[in-house]
Amino acid sequence: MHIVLGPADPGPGAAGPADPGPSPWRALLVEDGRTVGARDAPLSELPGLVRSLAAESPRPEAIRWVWSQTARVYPPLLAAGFEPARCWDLSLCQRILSQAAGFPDTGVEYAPVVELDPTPPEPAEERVLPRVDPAQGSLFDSPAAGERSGEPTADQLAAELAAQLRAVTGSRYPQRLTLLLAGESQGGMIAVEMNAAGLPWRRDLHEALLADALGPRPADGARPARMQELADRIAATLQVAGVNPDSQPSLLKALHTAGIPVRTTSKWDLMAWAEEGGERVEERRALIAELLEYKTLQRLWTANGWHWLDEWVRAGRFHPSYAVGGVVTGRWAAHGGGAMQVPATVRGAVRADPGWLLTVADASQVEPRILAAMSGDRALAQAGRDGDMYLGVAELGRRAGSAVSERSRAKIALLGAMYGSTTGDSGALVPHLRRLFPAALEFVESAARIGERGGRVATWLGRTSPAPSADWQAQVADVSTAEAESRARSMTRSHGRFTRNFVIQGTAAEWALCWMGAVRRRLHAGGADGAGLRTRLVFFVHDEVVLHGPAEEAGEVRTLLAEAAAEAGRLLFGNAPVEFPLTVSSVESYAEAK
DNA sequence: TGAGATCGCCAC
DNA sequence: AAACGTGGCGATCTCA
Repeated sequence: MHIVLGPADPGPGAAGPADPGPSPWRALLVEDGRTVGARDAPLSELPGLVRSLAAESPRPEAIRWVWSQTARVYPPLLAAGFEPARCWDLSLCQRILSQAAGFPDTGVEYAPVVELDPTPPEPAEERVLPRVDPAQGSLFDSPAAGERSGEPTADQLAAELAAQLRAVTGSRYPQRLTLLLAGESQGGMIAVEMNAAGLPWRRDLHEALLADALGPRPADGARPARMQELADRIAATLQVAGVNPDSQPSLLKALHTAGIPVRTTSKWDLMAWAEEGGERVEERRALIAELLEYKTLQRLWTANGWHWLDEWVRAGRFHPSYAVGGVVTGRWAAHGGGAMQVPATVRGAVRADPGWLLTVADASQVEPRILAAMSGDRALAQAGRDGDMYLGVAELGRRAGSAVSERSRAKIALLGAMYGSTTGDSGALVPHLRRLFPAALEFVESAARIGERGGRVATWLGRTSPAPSADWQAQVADVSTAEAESRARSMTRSHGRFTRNFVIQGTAAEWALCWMGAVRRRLHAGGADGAGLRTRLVFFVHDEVVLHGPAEEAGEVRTLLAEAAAEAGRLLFGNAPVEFPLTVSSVESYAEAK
């Protein structure tokens, strides 16, 4: 059973002058593609309508709720305490199907009935609006939602759903595509739930950490004391007055004036110069240490300083806004506050509430495991059987007399194979890896060859890479000069590295989606009485999740995380001999995890 | 003054 | 000269 939620009538923008009355919404009950019922309610009473529909159903968990965009429709329902098992996000599914429809290999035939935008609301918009309060109305009442003209009606959305389901049925791998679209939709709900819950963040601890590193909070426009001291010392050492270490050109010029021949001002270049040897190594090291310390503090101050706290932490929670499938490969993006790059230095401010714990789970070496499963490389899968896959590869390499004989080498060799490196230590090890795992290497190299030709690839569940742009086509074809030819070659290879990585990174994202979905289901069904746990997912970064809940639930949570990881592996790859072990810990501070 | 490019750092 | 995938983001610089 599908229940489609949408406005009963076209939006005010389409109909003319805005109707001052409450806009009616409609729930369409759809069974086997046929509409079998409809219920209307004012927008403000939508949560009540949804709940009564669920209560009337003999199997509420079997209802798939259908809406245009989870990020806009779900928040008020969630705020009213409604957390459905399943949904279908028409805009997220449309994005995947539209991409696939241009790629004949997928067998997807699809044309949208209504164009839907999967872009989540701006985080700024969310901040301006008060958080959704179930008693006070919802995001629907916000100016942003109201201003959108021509909001598709429930009937149009039902027609769109039918078109999407037809596209899936006729596709080459309907089961996989269904899993992808259902998973993406469920990801949409999880993203909203994590945004609403937020990551527990202690302002006092963060401020203490800032004061410790930077000194007291400076007036606006002024550098923190510790940074100013360092800047003065650097200017004195270089004997270049007024050098601004925040300005790359200024710093580079000052370094050159002082006789330091670095090519860039990057950390790596500076460190290399300091360790070059020759005369006065100690002086070099001292200068570089000051520069690096300045850079570290500058980063902390600008990326996660007081301003960041003011902007992003409300009532003890950091509320990043996630864009499900916002990255071409299907990974999630996040907007606002740099959520996907919470640096190690500030993780100490992430603390569980009193009596609660953070359970942090990190999937180990997901991408090489995905590679093993997709390529069917039994040797590589075997290497991942006992926990640490890099160790397993190194052990296998040692027994075979290969150069890939220790963990660090196994790691850079595998990463190099998946990223397409050709130079350096990593590139040099790839041929050795090919001897150990020919099937896996053939798999990634075949994806690379397709990309180099300008072709497209697909993930395991059927997310497709975009066709290269017209500009790419033109530049790759331009061999009029030696320079153009070299640029063409570079672009060709670059696109090959992209498609090579796309299949793995994208399938890893699918695994993570299935993992989180399974975690969510198990949280809802957990507890001694099966009535569900209070623990919730609060944070996600590619292959790591953070949950927050009562300490007494932590043991069960750790178990269900591991079960969910195994379930995700089975969902994608059936009984293929590939495992997805986790590193899991329940801690009070995020800094203690791992 | 403001959009866009560039640099550099952070995360996976 | 370590550079090989996906990103976000802030400061600075460039140019209209």
